Amino acid sequence: MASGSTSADHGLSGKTKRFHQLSNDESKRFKEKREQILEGALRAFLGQGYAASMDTIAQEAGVAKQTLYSYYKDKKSLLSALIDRLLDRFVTAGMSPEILTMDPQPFLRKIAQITLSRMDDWEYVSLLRLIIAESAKFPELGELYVTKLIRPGIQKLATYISANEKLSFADPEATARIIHGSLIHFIVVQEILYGKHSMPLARERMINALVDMVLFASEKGKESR
Amino acid sequence: MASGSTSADHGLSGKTKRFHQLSNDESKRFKEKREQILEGALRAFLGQGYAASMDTIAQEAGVAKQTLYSYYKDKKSLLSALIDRLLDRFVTAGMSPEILTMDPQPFLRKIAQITLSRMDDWEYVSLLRLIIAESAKFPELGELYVTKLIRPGIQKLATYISANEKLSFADPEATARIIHGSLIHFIVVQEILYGKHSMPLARERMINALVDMVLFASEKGKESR
DNA sequence: CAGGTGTTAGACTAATTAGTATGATTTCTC
DNA sequence: GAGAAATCATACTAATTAGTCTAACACCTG
Repeated sequence: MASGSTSADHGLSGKTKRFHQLSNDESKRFKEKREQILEGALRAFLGQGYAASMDTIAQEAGVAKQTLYSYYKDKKSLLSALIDRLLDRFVTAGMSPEILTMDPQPFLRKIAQITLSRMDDWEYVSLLRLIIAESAKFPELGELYVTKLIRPGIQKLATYISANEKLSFADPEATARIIHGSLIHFIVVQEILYGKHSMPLARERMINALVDMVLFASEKGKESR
Repeated sequence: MASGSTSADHGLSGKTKRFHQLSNDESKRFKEKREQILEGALRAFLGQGYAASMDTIAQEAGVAKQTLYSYYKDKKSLLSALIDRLLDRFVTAGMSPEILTMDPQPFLRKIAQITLSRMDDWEYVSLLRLIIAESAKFPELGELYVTKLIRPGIQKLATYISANEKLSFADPEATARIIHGSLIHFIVVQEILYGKHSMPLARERMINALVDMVLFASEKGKESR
């Protein structure tokens, strides 16, 4: 397979309507149009959810509606493809290897800062909302998000915690979940549920409280074996 | 105002179509029908989201569609009323006063257990999803959830933390948010995003890790003044 | 039981929308 | 520049849906 996507074919998999292409599967023109479509789908879906109409998407992409259907078999396939692509984008923007060599204090700070910085990213916030919203109708979306973003993130964090001899926790995985969950939930409440208006709280306070809590707990955990 | 709802009138507020009612505003018959409607709306909205059709809701409630519109001015008002009612239900099921007198260790355990027990409550999980899903279209829903459920919960937790001399945290409010957020996010990932399949984790491990973390951190915090 | 109110079933409107069909136009390839 | 493929604009379909209307029916009160 060409791009980063691990699995899942969206739409016209087997019997493509496009036949006369060069031996290398993806002509430049093809890739550009597909990009254009996904860009339009991004604006439409992230802005209006799955309720965005195919006409809107086509207009947003600057493309005829018919073209959408020659690239993706139906609306659902288009959504899947978009989410797949967006998740890939956020995966690669995840923990870089050099962070993993840091000491716990700066490491935790950095992780928390990076995570909360996504509050400013309209695409991330909208994607999160979209996935939660549509996971009832399309459970695959939830699964995709969990296996592509959350699980690897928790995994890396848990590995760091158990590998770093300066930290001591009885259950690194659960600890990783607490750290990660408290941050993501903060984003959900502040940005998606508009908590920033009715219960504002500075990011820095969350970061400080979390870092302190983890470090203090670890030190005490060390003492009590 | 009659029932528990704090504010917000849903639908037919000013010029009601119903005039000839007894001097006490709500006849028994009226209340029963309204209850019946909300019960149907509950099943429909929580099952299918806002996409549930008014015909479905009427059928689910065992009531003529016209009746819906004589109790609520439109679909949105019905949804608001339902969510209002559901939130009230969960508010009263919140922290009881006697818990607040417990020692930190059992207190934290209890809080965590109660919070996570909502994973088994289909209504709670569906409500959470619905609110997050529709908060883009109807920001009031998000605000309602935040101000009715989250803010008071955080408030009580933070008050306990700062009032209990056995606990020591520099920022009780942020600490309360970490505790609460990590638990709710666990519910979101496991239940709404189907993480229970692809990254299962026993509730007990979350509870233990969280309680340990908080207690250890507090002790260390006490030492370092 | 008479009069009035609430409720019902069903038809109806007006709008929206996923997906298809078609024929003209553009763009690429040779 | 000819031929072929991709893309376009547009119209069409079949289905769904919020909200309204009407006329029959049920139920309570006096």
